Amino acid sequence: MSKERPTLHDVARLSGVTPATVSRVLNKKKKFSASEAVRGRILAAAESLGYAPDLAARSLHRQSSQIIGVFTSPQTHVAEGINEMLLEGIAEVLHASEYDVFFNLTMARRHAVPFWRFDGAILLQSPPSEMVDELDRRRVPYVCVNERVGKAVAQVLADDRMGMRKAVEHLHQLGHRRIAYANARATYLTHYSVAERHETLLETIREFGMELIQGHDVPFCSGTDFLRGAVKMGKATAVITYDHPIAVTILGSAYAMDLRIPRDFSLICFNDVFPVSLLPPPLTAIGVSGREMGRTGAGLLLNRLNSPETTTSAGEIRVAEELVVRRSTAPPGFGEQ
Amino acid sequence: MSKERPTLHDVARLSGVTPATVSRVLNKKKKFSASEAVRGRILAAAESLGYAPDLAARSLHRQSSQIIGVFTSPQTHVAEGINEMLLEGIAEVLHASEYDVFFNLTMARRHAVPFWRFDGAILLQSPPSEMVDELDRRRVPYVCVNERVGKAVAQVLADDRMGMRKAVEHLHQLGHRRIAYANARATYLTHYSVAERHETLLETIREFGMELIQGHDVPFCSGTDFLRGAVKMGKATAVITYDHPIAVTILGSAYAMDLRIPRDFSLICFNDVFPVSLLPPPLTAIGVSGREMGRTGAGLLLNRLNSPETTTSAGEIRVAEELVVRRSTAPPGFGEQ
DNA sequence: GGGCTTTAAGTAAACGTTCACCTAACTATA
DNA sequence: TATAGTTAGGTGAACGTTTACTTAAAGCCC
Repeated sequence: MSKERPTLHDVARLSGVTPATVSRVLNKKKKFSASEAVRGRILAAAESLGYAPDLAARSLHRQSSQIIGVFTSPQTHVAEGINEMLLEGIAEVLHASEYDVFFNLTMARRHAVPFWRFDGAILLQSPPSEMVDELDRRRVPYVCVNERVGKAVAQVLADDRMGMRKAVEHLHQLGHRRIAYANARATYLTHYSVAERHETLLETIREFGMELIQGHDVPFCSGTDFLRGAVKMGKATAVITYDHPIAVTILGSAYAMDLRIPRDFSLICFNDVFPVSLLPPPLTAIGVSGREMGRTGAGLLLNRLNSPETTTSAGEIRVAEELVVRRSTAPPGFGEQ
Repeated sequence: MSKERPTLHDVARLSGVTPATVSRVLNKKKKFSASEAVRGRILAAAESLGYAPDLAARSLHRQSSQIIGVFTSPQTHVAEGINEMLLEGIAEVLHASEYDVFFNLTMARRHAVPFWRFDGAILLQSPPSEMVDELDRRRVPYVCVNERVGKAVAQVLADDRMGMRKAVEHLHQLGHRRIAYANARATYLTHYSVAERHETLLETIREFGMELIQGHDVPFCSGTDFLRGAVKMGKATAVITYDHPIAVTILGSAYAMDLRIPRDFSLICFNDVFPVSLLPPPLTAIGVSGREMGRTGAGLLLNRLNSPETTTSAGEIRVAEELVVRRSTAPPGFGEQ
């Protein structure tokens, strides 16, 4: 009973064959046939020794680690937005193809870019730029999911134009004409969704002949200040927020200021994630299937890995955003006595 | 300009020395001295080729992967509770010691336990039991953080007894005498915190001579039902919830039933995480530093890795839970006209 | 200038797995 | 029964890095 990990050699010795044979039997090689007796001995020996292949040795020989790296910003919390669902979709597809998924927690690492040899990578929101450069330099194929950086094999993005259009359309149908927008916080401004949502907002408002209250183009800061300017003074009857944390903040401020939703204003937020469906009132939200985005991205990466000679980019894939109507939106003045 | 990754041999050829010398220079071996000229040539060659070591080869030779696996339940969302903060603390400490952290997304994988050779592991909430068995079988040292399973080198747990005591004490000081408890949902019942919180609740209530409303011992299900039984019929003046999603649900139900917090009842929840501080009203909560729990666990694992001969368990470490008072708790009847 | 230490770098084996290539014994066919 | 084909499994090199051991030259002391 040694303390060392058993190797192929140990299994081979115990079953009276060579390591090569053991390897072939254990890997179920198609081109290889072994007698039932030998196969049985090998399997029994492997089982009794508790043999498991050394993946470092396997990677070295195969020149491929079967690991996909997933990178995101040191500041981005997994919990925020749809990152978690993205991860689930990604893992689901990659695991099915025998890849391991290495979700990289690089935060504290200063200069040393972790240089594990990934067969490929998936970039989520705001990956460190040194990481992107490194992937380019090593020619590791990668796709971006919910992000747009570097020379990705493909990018999978949420269709924010569709989402914003649905939000404005919904408010217009309810009869709203004066709308306020709580833009992203200052720390988010580089993400593609910030510009796309804002641009589409401006377009759609114009198209429907609605009015946009001042303050839509500055980063969100304080819920109280926002509501004072937008609802109390600006007379907005509806508010769209860039994301769900902002919506929660505004909801809290609204109660503190004795504003009721949807009586005093309707509220729509982007991101249909915890806790928007549980809040008082449950919020109408623009959501996207993070799982599908993740699956799509992972699938595109697999395609490239399976045919490395390809050099064309699969380009930009958009995943539809849906409007989920809940109780935070209603016609202006709804429920007033 | 070949497409292949450069190896030590390439760097050696370009700088006119042997691979061994390159390895020693690049790894800054203390015992080894190279002339400035050679050192310079090697560094320049490595830089110009974009050399990076093959970690599979390195792992193979060193018999150590410098990878720590982190495992949790396929069902547990990273976003839930303090898992994310745990990860941050874990990564912070392990990265500082040159370990990579492999957060394992094992969900979809049916039978095949991913058998990467980890130097060690950290188990978060409800890791798959096959994984725990496998770690035991391979004698990979691991610690549990916010969980208690297997034969861990150590366990780092939140001091839930302290937390519950603080919650009840706080309510008692405010003058509450009739308290209701929204227990965990049915899917959580195996976690150590469920029993500890409930037991301590019973103890403390008795100790302070308070009354506990019926329903504290069944899994939480519906916010409306709970409030009807506990507050409307049971006349509880304060509610403690097992976790923050339950608190959010109850908050939503309360508004729907026209109950106001803290006027009609006070509310305390466990887990001081998003969005409890932003809700209307911000919730009084029992929190624990996930970061510290993570750091502690990672530190204990490192100790073991650095002195593998140790066989004693570091046992159970408890991290203090703190009460954060916000506006959801007040004396009974507070603000009534 | 002979013996000693230090410096600077080369040599070769080892880590565990896989696979192209080989061999020896059987089997089937003409 | 000679030939070809198949079956069962062995041989040895290779993947890229590290390191114990060795070597050759230079420096030092008397």
